[in-house]
Amino acid sequence: MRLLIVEDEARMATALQRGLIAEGFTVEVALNGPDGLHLARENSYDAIVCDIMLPGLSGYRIIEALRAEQNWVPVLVLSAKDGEYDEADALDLGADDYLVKPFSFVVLLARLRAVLRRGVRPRPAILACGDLTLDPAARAVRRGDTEIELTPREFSLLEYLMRRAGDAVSKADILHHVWDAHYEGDANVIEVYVGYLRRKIDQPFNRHAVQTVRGAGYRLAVDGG
Amino acid sequence: MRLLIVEDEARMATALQRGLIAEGFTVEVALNGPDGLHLARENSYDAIVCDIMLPGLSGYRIIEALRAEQNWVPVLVLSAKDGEYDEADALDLGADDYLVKPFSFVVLLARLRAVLRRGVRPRPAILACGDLTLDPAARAVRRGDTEIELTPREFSLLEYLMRRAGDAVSKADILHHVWDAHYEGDANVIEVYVGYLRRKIDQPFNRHAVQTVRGAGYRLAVDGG
DNA sequence: CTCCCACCATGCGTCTGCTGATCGTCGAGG
DNA sequence: CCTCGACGATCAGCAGACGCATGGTGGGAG
Repeated sequence: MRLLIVEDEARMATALQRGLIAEGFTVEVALNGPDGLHLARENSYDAIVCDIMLPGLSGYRIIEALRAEQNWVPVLVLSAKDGEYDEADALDLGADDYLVKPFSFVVLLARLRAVLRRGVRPRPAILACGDLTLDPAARAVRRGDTEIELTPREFSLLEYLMRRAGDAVSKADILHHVWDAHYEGDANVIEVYVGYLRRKIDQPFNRHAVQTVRGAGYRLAVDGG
Repeated sequence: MRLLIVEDEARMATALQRGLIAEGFTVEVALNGPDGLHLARENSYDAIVCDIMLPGLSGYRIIEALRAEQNWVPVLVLSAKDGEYDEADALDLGADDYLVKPFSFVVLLARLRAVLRRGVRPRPAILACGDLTLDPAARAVRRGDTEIELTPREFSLLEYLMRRAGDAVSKADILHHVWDAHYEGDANVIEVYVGYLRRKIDQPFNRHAVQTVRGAGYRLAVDGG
């Protein structure tokens, strides 16, 4: 589990880092607000432990900025203030939990675990055409209940066709999206891969799920064949 | 928003009830543990505010019982104790937040709102995939009833995979979350550690719990293999 | 010192992606 | 209806990528 600590007091930051590493976390530290926001933006942390009083950019602003960008990484706020309204503010801003300094490390750990447990993973929709389904997150394809193994290329071809199910998709489009934008090779690869796909996803005695549109490209049947 | 307050001190219970009703909540009160558990089982609340020291049945037991029944209603725990381990215990048991008496009503409100905003989601304190379980707090892994010893690295790899069970996880992701963010070494370490894990957590005659998704990474079987 | 853990390097077997050639099929025009 | 050309399908084969096992190295804890 990868954490970011944003804390300007170097001693506190180091102590936290050591303790959390000892607990098996992967830990990075930012010593001021702007660095913290930058790191949080550039990387994907499982949670952020963030001081409120920071040089350059307060913890509040960091949370605000992240939430404005639809970044819902769990944030656990630390503060030396003891005014109760600060806490209310932090939670209403979208912090996930709040600790007042001085706090005990054990409590920090427990709260961190609680926050991690909640997780943040908006699951992308599962694509479906008839009984043919594709789950991009799990990288899994099924016909009904039986799992179908696809190679990476086959998978991304099918994903592209399923996202445009019912539309005729030109080979040029396919080449651009499934292969590289400036792919220089033979367009015959597409035919080859459509062939592979059909062998794996078609059911016997049914028409092809991937239909040929002569002269135009291919189209995935909305009902999945 | 419908709340349940479980609190044996009548004055405190009444004060809370009044305050929360004034804030627009629908509030019910139980004055002891068994009543509280009963009400929580029979009704569907948006959140429960629960004292720890209760006649008949402690707050811990109530949470434990609810969680065991897969009831993930958010629970906010109140306690007069100030021992830090109590708090850690409560959170690890599956409470969603914790306040030490005496607390301010404003803070209670803010935390309640935070808890409500998160909504109800399954968030067991112990990760489980089939009969494979991992307890982050205890750092313990079991297959059924038999404990499995893992080294720290193995443990955090398995933890990360279990938190994303069912999803294909790329090696880059794994490297970033389980190893250091700017780890410069060979991705081969992952393969090595997946190998170690498999040797320890797989049961004979079953398929791998950690499945290889060629070209994409690894995926932990939701049923634990 | 010894043990254990994290990591590295190597080698091997398998799978993927792609090519080039051949074979099949569709459909327009005679 | 038949012919022919263009388009699409299929196949074998190969180079390289990928995943995995294994043994070895180094460093830290006991």
